[in-house]
Amino acid sequence: MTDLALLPQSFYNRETELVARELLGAVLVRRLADGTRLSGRIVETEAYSKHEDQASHARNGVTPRNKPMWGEPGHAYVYFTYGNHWMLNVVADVVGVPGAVLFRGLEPLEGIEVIERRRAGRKPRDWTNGPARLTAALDITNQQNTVNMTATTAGLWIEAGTPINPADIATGPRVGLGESVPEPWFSLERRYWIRDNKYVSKARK
DNA sequence: CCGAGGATTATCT
DNA sequence: GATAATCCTCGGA
Repeated sequence: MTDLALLPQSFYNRETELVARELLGAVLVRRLADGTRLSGRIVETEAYSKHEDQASHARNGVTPRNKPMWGEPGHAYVYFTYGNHWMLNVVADVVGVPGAVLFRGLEPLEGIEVIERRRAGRKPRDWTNGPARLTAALDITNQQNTVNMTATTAGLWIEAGTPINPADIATGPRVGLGESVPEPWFSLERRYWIRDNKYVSKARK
């Protein structure tokens, strides 16, 4: 692919919910140190938007971990949770306003053999249908935190894909939020996915 | 297929 | 010291 397909910073420099919705159908690309290209079509995202969002890491202001959320749109925000898992976000909205889009599901496109090896013993549909599963599949860790995803230099970027018909986009409440997240934040429909795609993660009940 | 429970540690209070 | 934007295994239907 050429750099013409690379999503520019102007794509991310907008309302987080809009960025999350429009990322569906785009292609997340990871270039490994040996040059191997891994990629997947983005089929599920979540938006964590502005300081008042009580489900967002940004809710209590800046900390060492969440600082990237206030930074440059189009850069990565990667964090560690549950003692095992790396979660990949891309920063959205303007500098100074915290926003991030969590990647929750990918449909593998390139580098299938490598992805299969990295997810050994699992069924194909379990390779990348979850936020920590897709980072494990694409070898994304804190090494990628804060990297510029609007350039190919760091080995992690997003390319434009085929737009999704609005009728094929579904929304619902965000997954995995703690019981302490108050309404309306707990139930806001800021999870977006491509209807009927098998690489969408399991939702909360 | 589905639900329950454990794993495991950086981060924040 | 408690929690977490989760995953995996195991048991049962």
